[in-house]
Amino acid sequence: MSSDLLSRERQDAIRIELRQSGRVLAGDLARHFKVSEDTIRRDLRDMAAAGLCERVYGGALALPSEQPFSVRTGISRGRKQALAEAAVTRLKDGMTVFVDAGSTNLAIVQALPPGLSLTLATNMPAIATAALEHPRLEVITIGGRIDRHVGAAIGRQAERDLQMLRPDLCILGACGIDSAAGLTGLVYDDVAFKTIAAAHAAAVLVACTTDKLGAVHPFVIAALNDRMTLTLEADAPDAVTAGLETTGVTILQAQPVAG
Amino acid sequence: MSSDLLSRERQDAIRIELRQSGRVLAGDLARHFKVSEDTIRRDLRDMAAAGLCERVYGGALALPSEQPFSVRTGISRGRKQALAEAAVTRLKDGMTVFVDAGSTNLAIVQALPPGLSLTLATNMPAIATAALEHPRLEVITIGGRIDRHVGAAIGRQAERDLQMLRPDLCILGACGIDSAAGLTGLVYDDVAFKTIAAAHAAAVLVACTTDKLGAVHPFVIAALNDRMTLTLEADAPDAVTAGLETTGVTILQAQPVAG
DNA sequence: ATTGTTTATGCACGTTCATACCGATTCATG
DNA sequence: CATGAATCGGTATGAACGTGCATAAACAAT
Repeated sequence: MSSDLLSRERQDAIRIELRQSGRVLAGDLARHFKVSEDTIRRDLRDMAAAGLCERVYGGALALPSEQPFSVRTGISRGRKQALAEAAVTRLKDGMTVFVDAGSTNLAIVQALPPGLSLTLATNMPAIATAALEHPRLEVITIGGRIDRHVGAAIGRQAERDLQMLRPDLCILGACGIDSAAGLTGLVYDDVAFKTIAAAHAAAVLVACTTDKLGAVHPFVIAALNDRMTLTLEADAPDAVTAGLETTGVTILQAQPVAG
Repeated sequence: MSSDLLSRERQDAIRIELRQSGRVLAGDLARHFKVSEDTIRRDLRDMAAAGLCERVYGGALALPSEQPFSVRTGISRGRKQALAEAAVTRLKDGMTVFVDAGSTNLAIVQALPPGLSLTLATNMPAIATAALEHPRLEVITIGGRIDRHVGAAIGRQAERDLQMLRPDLCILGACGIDSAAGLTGLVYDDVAFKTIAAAHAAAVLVACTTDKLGAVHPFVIAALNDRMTLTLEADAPDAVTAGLETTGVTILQAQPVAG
């Protein structure tokens, strides 16, 4: 890298590095960009103030929401559990299902009734591991380089593997949902992968916590349509669900959860 | 000498370990992260103050609300841990390593020092999941149909993916070891996969609990040779290790484990 | 072209932080 | 209650930090 980068360019580069490895060290960056550590510290301070990273002693970390360890089970487990139980009603014996990455989808797999027989394909190792604890699932993994933010394989190899599947149902993971913008995502490669997954499946199911309702992210995965089922929490506002229903999607609302 | 993890990252790693096994010991953590016990105690004190764990004499416990996950591999963990720590000495920064299925190999991945940077490929989802909890591993999965006995992908698709790898080291999983018969396995498809994996790698490492020494299974994976390192437990009989050494393999013996 | 203003950067200074070590104290256990 | 391990508090040290200031470049207005 040449030393004459604009400060904005340098900060963008730091953001990319943060996305990729989840952490940066002030000393490393100073050496890499051939500027003083003071400058890097100022960059990191500004970025933290703008909410783009978390400043820590020695460098900075990616925000928890974008961090490598995207399996944040336990945070809102009760809610996800209720959502999962509702989503499970859509699954029938003998189906072939593709399960996309996401902690909600992990909860869904963990909530599968022991009697159900499915062929389950996934690109997320944590989901595959959970599926193997179920007695009657045939498990297929989609391989490739694992993206640490997503916790799943989403590269070219993964897309190629995905071409071989024509699942009866695709269970899509965390993204923004908006009646106008449709399903949207934050990470370009991840969105590209999800798009293919959704297009190949006969039907699509999205289990979605309330905080994602109305969110619009930079990249479009798919428009809402009548091949799609949304599973929402019990506390989803009626106004929003009504708006969503105009697009033709089926809405499946979870039971309220105590606590 | 401190590990090059930021203190915040270390605390995050401790939280993950807490979620998984429900408890952590100060001494273990100090050894694992290569910092003094004082530092670990400070971490635990801070985390307890922040309400992230419960501090107890000797270590810390997960909060009751976050406790329940599947119970760990319990009994033989001490032995496998020792074996893993010995095997880890063979890994150097920047290597590309293929890790075969097996609970011993899972332990090896969990024992990787946080400072080590590797590219790690595996066909076992549980190993991929464990690898993602390490901050500096580039993880690649080999996809395909998962064999429930093995817990990993071993079919045609997996073999095809494997062709694309020429790792510096292949860490082979559970099998029989005999100085005359070499490495042997029980499941035909699994053996076929292991054979390819071993043949593609510049070197092979097998971490092997004492009960597998002298065992001969129906299918041959590979003969013992000078490209191969065996990691044995401290209690491996001298007679057996001497016999193995005549084949040219390098023997690496683990430290005895207390208890 | 000149002047003043903003911005980015580096340097010097004192401060804070993370850590290891040491001694005193507390704890679990026989 | 005796003993060794775990813990706490204090201290020392070096690295990382923030601030203030000076310099230099970019920019705007004259």
